[in-house]
Amino acid sequence: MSTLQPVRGTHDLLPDEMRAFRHVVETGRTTASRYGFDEMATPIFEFSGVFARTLGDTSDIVTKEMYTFADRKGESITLRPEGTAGVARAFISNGLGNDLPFKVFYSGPMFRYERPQKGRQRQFHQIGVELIGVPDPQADVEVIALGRHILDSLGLKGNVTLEINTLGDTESREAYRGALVNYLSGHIGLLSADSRDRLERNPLRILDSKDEGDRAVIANAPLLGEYLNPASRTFYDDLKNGLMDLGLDFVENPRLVRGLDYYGHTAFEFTTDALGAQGTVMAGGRYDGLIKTMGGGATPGVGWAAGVERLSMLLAEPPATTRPVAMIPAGADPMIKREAMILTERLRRAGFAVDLGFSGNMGKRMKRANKVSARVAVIFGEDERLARAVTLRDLDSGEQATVALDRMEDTVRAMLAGTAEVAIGGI
RNA sequence: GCGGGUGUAGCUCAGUUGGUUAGAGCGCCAGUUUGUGGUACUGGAUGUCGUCGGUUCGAUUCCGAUCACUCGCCCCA
Repeated sequence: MSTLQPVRGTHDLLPDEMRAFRHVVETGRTTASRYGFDEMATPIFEFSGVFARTLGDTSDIVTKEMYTFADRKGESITLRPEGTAGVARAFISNGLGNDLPFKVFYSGPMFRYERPQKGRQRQFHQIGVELIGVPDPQADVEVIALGRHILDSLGLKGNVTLEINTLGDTESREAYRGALVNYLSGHIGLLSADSRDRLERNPLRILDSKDEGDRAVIANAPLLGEYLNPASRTFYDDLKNGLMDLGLDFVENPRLVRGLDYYGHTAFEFTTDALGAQGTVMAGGRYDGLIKTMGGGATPGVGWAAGVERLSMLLAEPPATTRPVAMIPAGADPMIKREAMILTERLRRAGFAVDLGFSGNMGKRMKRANKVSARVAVIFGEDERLARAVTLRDLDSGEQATVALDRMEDTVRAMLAGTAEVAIGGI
């Protein structure tokens, strides 16, 4: 183990891992575009206020997890801990409120100063979508359907369950918060230290506690559902009906809450039991108050974010590498080496991925061709050079034939398509 | 931030009840095969035994600290 370590909670994405990672992001991007979401990107750092104000003063993200520093001018800068605040800021900065709905997909690194665990790094990556400007729960349904579609396309191993809940509108939530605090205060002696602390900061979070004593108290706590006003109830019913219309299975989880203050109404998570404690793979909700809080016009929004590392770990099988064509120069004549390079470039210009080993005799080069899982070998030695031809070998079947140089590209193409008659009569 | 576990070759791991040359499998390199790969056989290279310090005649082994990873909590994607 080297002493040259990367910073805690960061790690390198080596090619194998990167391939899985990119597959997740590309699946997200192409699926999102089918739902009318265009890609955008915001800076990976913002003025600290963008996050501090919008995420809520009490969230852990703000209080202890942000990578915040002063730049050379003394401005407080923060590496983004999540994507929604930046998109909302961009929405306001660029005056996009006149062309609604605004539907975007994004991907990129996020940063949180947390204790690393599997599926939880300090620099991690998310894909996410935001649908801004639609107050109707149809928007929530579309966003959730897109999420499920991506997860399905990824063919994840293990079950990924959709859990939903409603946080109600502000009025309902405030009424409930009062009732909940009132109830919990009556049992404060039974609550864990963590939860006693949360009673002040974020009482809804106590519903989510894993502490056994807490759970006993929570079992008899009032439910948010009992405090929903008619508008909030209708919203939630419309959401559930919309999901059912599309055949999207879900489980209602009345204890599902959000860590970030700007959420209201819909909250949802896609979870798996295959990742231990880090089982949430995609999560989101509705944030009708966010943009106004940030200084824009009152504009509703709904969206989700998903952890790319977590999704890559769930991929049933890693995406295949492209099988290249292997160029095999054979023989000592320097002209062979030079012409092989020219032929390699010709094939690449014709659209093929070509592997050209830089050294070794023919046997060694063939081994290499096998190692890079080449499908076709293009053998070019003294005989071929004099005959102005190449020998094309199908590395799966072992059949090979020699064809004139001007037929090289077409024949390779036919072989890769599986339509080649390899007995392509001599030269 | 709190509590537990782990750290030996590129990878997965064995081992040393404190003693001089630290092992296996896989992978890698070479050869059997100077124009033909995958299989097989033969040979080879690679370790500051995570780091720093302490105890000791002697530490990879014991102790402490530290760093990283890991499991749970917190929180969250």
